[in-house]
This record gives sequence, structure tokens and C-alpha cells, in this order.
Amino acid sequence: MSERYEHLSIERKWQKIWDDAHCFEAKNDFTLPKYYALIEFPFPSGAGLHVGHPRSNTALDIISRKRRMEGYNVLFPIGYDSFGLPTENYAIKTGEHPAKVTAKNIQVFHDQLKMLGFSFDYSRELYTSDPEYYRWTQWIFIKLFEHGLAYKAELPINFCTSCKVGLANEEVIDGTCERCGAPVVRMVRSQWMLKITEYADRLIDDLDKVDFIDRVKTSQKNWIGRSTGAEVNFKIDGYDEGLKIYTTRPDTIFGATYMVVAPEHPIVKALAARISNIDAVHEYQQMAARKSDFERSELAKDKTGIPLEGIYAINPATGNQIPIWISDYVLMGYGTGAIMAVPAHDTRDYEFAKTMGLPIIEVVAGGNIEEEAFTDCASGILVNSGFLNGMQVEDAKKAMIDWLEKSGIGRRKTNFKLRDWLFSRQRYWGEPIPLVYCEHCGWVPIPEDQLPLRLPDVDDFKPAEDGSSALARATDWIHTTCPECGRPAEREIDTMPNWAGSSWYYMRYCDPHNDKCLADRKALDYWLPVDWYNGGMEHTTLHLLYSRFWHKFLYDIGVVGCPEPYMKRTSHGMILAEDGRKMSKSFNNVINPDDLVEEYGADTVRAYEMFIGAFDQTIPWSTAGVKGCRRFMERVWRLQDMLIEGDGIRKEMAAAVHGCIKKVSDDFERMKFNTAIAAMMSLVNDFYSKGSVTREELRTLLILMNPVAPHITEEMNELIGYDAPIYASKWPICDESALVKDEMEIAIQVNGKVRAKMNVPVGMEQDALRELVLANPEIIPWIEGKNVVKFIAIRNIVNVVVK
RNA sequence: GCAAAUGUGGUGGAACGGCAUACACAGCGGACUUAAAAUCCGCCGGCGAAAGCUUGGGGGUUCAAAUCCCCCCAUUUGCACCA
Repeated sequence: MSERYEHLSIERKWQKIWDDAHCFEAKNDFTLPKYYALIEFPFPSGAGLHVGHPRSNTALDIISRKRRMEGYNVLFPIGYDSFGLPTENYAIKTGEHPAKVTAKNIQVFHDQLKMLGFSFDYSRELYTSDPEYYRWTQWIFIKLFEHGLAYKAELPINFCTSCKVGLANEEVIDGTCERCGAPVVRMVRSQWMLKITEYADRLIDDLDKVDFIDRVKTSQKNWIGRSTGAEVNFKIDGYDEGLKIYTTRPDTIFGATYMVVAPEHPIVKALAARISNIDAVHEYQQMAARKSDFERSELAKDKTGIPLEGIYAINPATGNQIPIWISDYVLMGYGTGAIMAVPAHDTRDYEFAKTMGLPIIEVVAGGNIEEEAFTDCASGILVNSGFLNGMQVEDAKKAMIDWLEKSGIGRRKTNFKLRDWLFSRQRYWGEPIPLVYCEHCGWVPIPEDQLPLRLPDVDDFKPAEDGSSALARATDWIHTTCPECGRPAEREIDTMPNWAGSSWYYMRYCDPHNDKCLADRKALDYWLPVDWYNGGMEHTTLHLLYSRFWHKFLYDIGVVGCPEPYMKRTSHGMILAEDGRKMSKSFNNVINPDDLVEEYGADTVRAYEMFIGAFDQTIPWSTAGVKGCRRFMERVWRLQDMLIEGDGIRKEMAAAVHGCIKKVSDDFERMKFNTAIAAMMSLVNDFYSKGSVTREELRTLLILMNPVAPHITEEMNELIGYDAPIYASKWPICDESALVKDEMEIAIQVNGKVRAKMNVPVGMEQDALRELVLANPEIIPWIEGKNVVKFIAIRNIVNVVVK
């Protein structure tokens, strides 16, 4: 009889063996076939590892372990995204230095990850708040600055009233702060911006070069929001500049019955003298200014606005005078801040026209504009539109743009929703921006040999009341000299956002200890691009877009040799609590990985998280399910007691064993971990039915199972007498010939319904099979007296169609 | 409002257009035990008297649909006047 399955001692034993053998460290031999597997590195929060982390980690740990057994030189690194607000907020509350808090949290994470048995290359562990790391984050920023991609702009920013920090548009959720939920107000500040918009086209087009799951590609495209249309200048009497608008529907210009400008539009000021109701207009502007962007969109249902009385625009297609309105449903930040309104074919314009009693002219036939705007581009035919009449929408768009360009009124134009990346944070716990301001020379980068520009030590990490970072109080640090002219200068006191360090960490892993450059070019050329990147769905817009942007920039300046950082991107689903809600301290429903590993073992936890359901779906936790996986481990453990004499795979078990090899190998690649584990459970059930197992049969199972449950499988491998550890073994190969049987069961359908089953020899001729099937006594009653019109035999299904 | 994803037993979920419910969980029965736990073995979707019907609902394509197409409903997520 075997001893009890003592998961704690077994897991500790093997973790030590792996450590001592350094067996999961990537080799710097660039002649070997390589595989780079990457998981999103965690933010080391004080709460420790969440049960969501092992889901992503185990998935790529499985891939990494399998790849090593397949002979690849695998890089599967780990690090910590260690700058960030939560740590700073904790430091503010407790007075403990964020660097100390971070070091403690990293230690906890590190220990927890080891405890779960992930085969990370710990020799390459890094963290973004390490000066030796952020030295290169700063270096990249300087390069961006030197290439004109970082610039300062006076901008109204989103300012969180509670965190006292500026937020990117993307971090504002429903008018509140993404992190703390406090209201966000607008405040004008001088901010560092990165010109991500310059890369908008390539960020969309190059998605064709990579293998991202569709959902991710779609979200990238939607976020960038490319639209094509035309920029058109509408003439205004006595005002040479005219009014420039952007439209995606140039085909509908004949139906433009009025125009609308954003409340902040400069034309109001420029033509104020001629606007007869200018006082009312000013009043409207002030009212709009008081609303945040969020409120402006919230109040969408009741459209407001007033006409600019006394001025008119000329519709370039019809030559008619049309009124100009001012309304906050038009945003200054998109396009030109002005639109031509075609109420018949745009729902917002339709609503506005109905409310204000403005004319609605149908120019695309096919809908019912008495009822609603007709916006369908596929089926409409142009009417009331001069030379466009009778055309399809798409043809009319082209014809109109040609006409606009020929007559000098407008031009083809592509627009993006994507805006430049607000890169400044008024925070202490981030990378200092390595620039100084000199009265004489302007903004000047710090010389590269002076990097890293370290964060100065301060006692109080709280931002100043005016919203500046705690660095504003580090006056000794701020006052410096200009690297160019030597005169007194001041350092930038804004820091970088969290996204900075995570935008290039996958490069640093290739050569993490390099102190000459961010990574050696040879190492980058060898390891990049990342072969498989997995992470949360919540990072598929921002983080992924930002890091692709930085990568493309570094590609352009010759730092890396490939245009995209990640070849393949997948995303895992979230794990909810057992009650179906998010796991949260406030619901008191958090499951702690430490307790699980203690009670059931790392192997069980890993197996459960992979067995729980489809990898990309959101799934609630189930403690009963964990117990089921533990039971599976015990069943595997007891296979030792069923060992019989003789080696090799028995003939009668060959199909089951090789079928399992095939299924598990394929399913791991497709991230169908749940069905891979199901297949292994079935094989174990087969051994139990048989009541016996040979050494080689068992070893095959152990290897297949090893990526999921690495400790128990190594232990058993040793117990049944194999010297070579599994991590140094070869991945088994399915012998297809073992799967071939001489006989198979077929299901016989009559008119699509299963009426009988029978065994037939494999590879029968169609005619012989037909004869056999039609003679089947169970089938005869169903076909008697009828004509067999068709006989279809595919795989193990036969369908007899009778009439 | 727009977009995407999802919808299959009591539960988590399987199913290259080809026998719907694999594998688990829970439940039930048996063996073992003084007993319980553990373990092992077996049973286990619903409705219907039956023929049959049944993958959110309704249509369609096909010899054959959970799967493909159209319409609708529900849930979740993301976005929200993007011209």
C-alpha cells in the first residue's frame, strides 16, 4: 500500500529541487529554438495574491512546461508592476515609505507564486519601481521627447477631488474616479502628453500581423475609432475662414439644413459683433461650461441649444442659407467642433431638429423620415441631391468627395476617437520625468549618463492641496542647473503614470541585468516578439495599446527589430465568488490562495482553476469543485497500488493512452484545459475499471498531467522508479496507429433520427456498407415500402433518407 | 441608445454541421465498517400513457442544426451625443 498523499511535504520538496537545479531558467544560448510565454505581471497589492492570478499563471505555466519538454528554450518570466496609487495611498495613511511597502508586498507575492509551483525564471525577476529598471523607462521618455512625441499642453484635465490627481480620460468611469469613486472635476493644468495619435493608423493596420483573439482586436479597433469621411468648409457671409466641419456622410450634404457648433467654438467670439442675441448665447456657453463632459452626455435626452441669430452659413451643395446653432451635443474635442446637421439621416440631428422645429429634408430614400432618422448606408438611394440622385450611398460618398476636392470646398479626411495620452501624474510614487525647465533653454532632458533620476526621499507623500505632487516639497531636489547652459533650472515635479513601466517590461525580461542599455539587441532579436501573452480582458484596450505604441516607437528608432511586441494574445475570464458577486473584502467572500494550498495543495488548486470551465469565461468559485479535484489527485496517487509487472503499454490500453496523449496535447494548445483534464480523468477511470496499470502507462499519464500538477507527478514518477525527473523528459507523441481499430460502432439514422446502432469493420466500401445497413433488422421496419432516396455515410454516422 | 459576448440537466460545463448532456459537483442505492468518514462499485435531465417532444423563443438553410442565416427575448461587459 502507498503512503498517504501528503501534499505539503511533497510540494515543498519539489519546489526546492527545482530551485537548486535552476531548471526553469531560460538559457542565453541563442541558437536554440525559443519560446517566450508572458503573463501580465501583477501589481503587488497589500492584499496578496488573488485566486484570479493563478488562472492566468497556471495556463501559461502549462504551456511553458509543455514547451520545455518539447525541446524549446523557454522564457517564462515574472515581475511586479510596483509603482502606483494604492501603494502611495497606503503610505500616506501609515507614513511608511512606499518603497518599503512595495518591498514587503513583493516578498509576499514572490513566496505565494513559488508556493503554487509556477515555473517562472526567477533569476529575471524585476519590478518597475527599481531605479535600475526605471532608468530605462526614463530613457524611453527622453527618446520620445527628442522625437517630438512628448509635448506639454495646457489642458483641462480630469481631476479627482479625493485622490488629488489628474486622470486620463480612460480612467474616468461615469464621471467618477476609476479607483476611488469620488467625483471628477475639470481643472486646467500644464500636462505632458504623448502623441499616440501619430501611430493610430499603424496601431489598427498592424493588427493584421498578429494573432489576437477577435474580442481583443475589436476592442483595440473600437478604442482607436477610425472613421473616414470628409472635411468640408461651409462659407459664411463676411467671414473668410468659413466654418469647417467633419462628416462621415458627405453623401448627405444636400440634406444639411442647419449647422451646430460646440459651445466653446471660436466662431462665437470671432463673430460676436454680428450675433444679435449674443447675451443669450453667452449665457448658454456658461451653462454648458459648468457641466462636466459626463453631465453633458447624461442629459442627452433633452437636447438644448440656441441659434446664433444674424449669421448664416451657405450649404455648398444647394447654395441655400442655413442657420447656425450652438449646442452642447457637439463636442469641441472631436473633429472640428462643428457639424453639418442632416436631421433626416442622423438620429441626434433628427432629435434636435424635432425639438427645435428645424426643417428635415430626405436625401436618401428607403426609410420613413416621418418616424425616425434613416441611417442605413447599405440599402438607401440618393434623392433630392442633384448630381447624386439615384446613386447608392457608398458611391455617392465618393462622388461627393471628388466634387468637394475638385471645387476646393473640402477634402477626404480620416478621423480617430483616440486622443493623445495624458502622461503626467501629480503623484509621488511614479517614475520622475527626467526633464528640467530652464528659463533660457526651455525643457531640457537630463543627460543619459545621469539616469536614473531617482525619486528624492520625502517624509510626507501626500499631494499638495493645489494638486501638485509631494515632489513639490522636495525643494533641494527641484533646484538644479540646466544641462545645456548651466544656469539655474527646475526639475519637473510630475511623475509618469502606472502604464509607463508596464509598456516595455517584456523587453527588459530578455536581458534584465543590463546596465548599458534597456536590453541587448541580440537578446531582443532572439526572444521577441513574445510568442504568447495572456492577461485580463480589462487590459485589452489601454495597456495593450500603450505598449504596442511604445514598441512601435522603439522599432522606429532602431531599438527593437520587430514591429509588434506580442504575436498572440489571449484573455482569461474573471473568477467570481461562490455567491456570483465579485470577490471583495466588503462582501466578505474572498477566497485566499494560501488557505487553499495549505488545505488541498497547489496541484489541486491549479487543477481546479483549469477545470473550472472555459478559460475565457467568467466563472464563480466552487469549493465543492475544489474537493472534486483533490479527489482526482488522490485517485491518481492510488494508481501506485495498481501497478503490475511488465513494462510497455498494453495492447488493450493503447487506444486509451494514445487517445489521451492526442487530446491533452491539442487541448492545451487551444486553452481547453477543462477538457484536457476531463480526458485525463477518463484515462484514470479506465485504469480503475481495468484494475491495473503498467509503469509506462502510468508514467505517460504523469507526464501529461505534469504541466497542470507538477509536484504530485514528479513525486510519483520517482516513487515508481524513474530516475529522470519529468521536467527533463520528453513530451509524449501520439502513435496514430494505436488509435486505428478494426471495428467501429456506427449510428444509423433514418430521415435524421437514430434508429439503430451496429458494429461494422472500419474502411468498408460505401456499397457494401449500404447493403449491410439496409439489411439491419432494426432498420427494415423504417424503410419497408419506401424508396431510399439518399444514403449518406460520414465518419460514424449513416443517414438513410427515405420517401 | 450603440457594440460585443453569453444563453445546454439540480450545479460547473462537453459536443470538427453528424448518436445532445463527455468530465466533474450535488443527489440516490449497494459493498466495506459496531458506526460514521474516507474509499470502491452502480444509478442519476425534464415533459408525456405512448409515439414522441425537449440546447432562451420564433422562422429559415441542410440528408442532418446547440452549432450556419434572419427576427425577437434575457443576462453580462464595454462605450456613450465620436458627426
